[in-house]
Amino acid sequence: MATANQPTSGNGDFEKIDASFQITVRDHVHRAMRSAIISGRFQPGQKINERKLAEQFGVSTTPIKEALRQLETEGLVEALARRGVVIRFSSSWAEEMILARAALESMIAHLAAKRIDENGREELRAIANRMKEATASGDADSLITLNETFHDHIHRSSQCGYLAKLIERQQFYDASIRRVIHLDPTERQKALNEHVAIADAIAAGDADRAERTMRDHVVRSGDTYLSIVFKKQGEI
Amino acid sequence: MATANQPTSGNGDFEKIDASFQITVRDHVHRAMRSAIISGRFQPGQKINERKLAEQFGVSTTPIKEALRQLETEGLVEALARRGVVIRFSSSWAEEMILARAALESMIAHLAAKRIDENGREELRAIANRMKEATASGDADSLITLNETFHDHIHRSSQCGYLAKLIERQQFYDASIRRVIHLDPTERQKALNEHVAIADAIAAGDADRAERTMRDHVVRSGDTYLSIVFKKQGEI
DNA sequence: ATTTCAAATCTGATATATCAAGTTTCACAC
DNA sequence: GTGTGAAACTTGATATATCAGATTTGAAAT
Repeated sequence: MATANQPTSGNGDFEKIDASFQITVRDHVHRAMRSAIISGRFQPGQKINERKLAEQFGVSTTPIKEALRQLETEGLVEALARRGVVIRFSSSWAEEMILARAALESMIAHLAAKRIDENGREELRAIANRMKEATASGDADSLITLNETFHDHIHRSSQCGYLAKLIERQQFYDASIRRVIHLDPTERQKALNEHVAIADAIAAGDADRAERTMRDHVVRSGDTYLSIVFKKQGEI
Repeated sequence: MATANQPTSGNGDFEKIDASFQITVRDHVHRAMRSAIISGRFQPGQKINERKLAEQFGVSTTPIKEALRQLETEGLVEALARRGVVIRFSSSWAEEMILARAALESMIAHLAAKRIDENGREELRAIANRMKEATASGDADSLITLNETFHDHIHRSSQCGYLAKLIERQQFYDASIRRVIHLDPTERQKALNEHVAIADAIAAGDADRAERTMRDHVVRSGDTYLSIVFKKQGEI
């Protein structure tokens, strides 16, 4: 093992530097393309030309191909053998991504309610309290951060690494739109009520209620997002 | 558009040849690796060497890299920037894949119950009846096929393309083990009862019951599978 | 024996070249 | 005008080459 992070004279409790800090070209391309697709900058069915894309990014086709494989596995593009890739994203796809997230987040909330320990409960309540304050003061930026913290904490409490990863791939919120939503006091209050209900259920160890409240929250907030981005309501 | 599939003298209702018939090297590698990982032929944490793998498959590293990107997005391996990929699969990962499938299949069953039409209902009942016969006669091969037909039909009835794709990636059944399970009369009967309950709920348009029965079915049959492969019970 | 550190080596990341399947173009026949 | 088909072109699939970060090695210093 590497010794650089555990010098003989140190106490050794440093965390290893996360290799994911180093951004590769393929990851940059992947993120850029994902963001572009999800925010509707490509038409459904539109063909993607590897060489042109490589030229636009100013790189070779190798990292492009890799990024496209990732997008393909995510379900955002479809690869036709020897005919290239086409965009597969529309409002209906987005609706289904929300449903997928609802299904997975509610499953993870269920498990979190069963597995959370006392420290986790305290931390969860603390996060909820900070959310109350930020909601009252209308601090949209804090709310966006706290929202991530909240869900991350639940993911960790569930002890589900795979499910948490899977959920990440159902995420397609755009920061700017998120801020727009959080700037609306009514929306802000709705989200807070839901978050508090979820936190209560998990802290109380009520797995079924945690599941239900989480699902409702994800679907409702997802629909709000959709109605802004696609000017239409999703439905379950 | 291509005219080859729509000759002027024909009626035009031929389906286009699916481009996925043409197997590429990267897909072959992807499937082979996925199968190998899922059936435990790699140790968790084991490092994968691209060049060696390419040599084993007798191909260049390009399709290998692409296949690894797909596995990475599926969550079966982890890529550390500039340090290569390591296997991320263990019994706990398998348990979570079952939970993911349960969450997604139950969501899709919920929607199928709401969206299925009369033709779909009839077809669903017909499949269930064929399952009854195959169960009675102990025809394991037919049951394996019918099982796929059953779930596929529900996927189609839900009209959810994205969710159906996502579910595919949570599948890790091995045909041989599947047969072992279906050869046990008790298991066979349990599965039949569950399938019938699911079909009834969907045909009756009872979305909540469809969701519940589907979830129970996926979790229970998944646990049966796990107990055989990993010699241990999963839990929810 | 242990530490240090630079050279050698390994290996993933990226670039470039080649190959072959798919598409388009257009002259030609009917 | 319509259909045919071969050549030209396009482009994804694969192979190979190059680059650079990470790891290993081993000799020198302590």
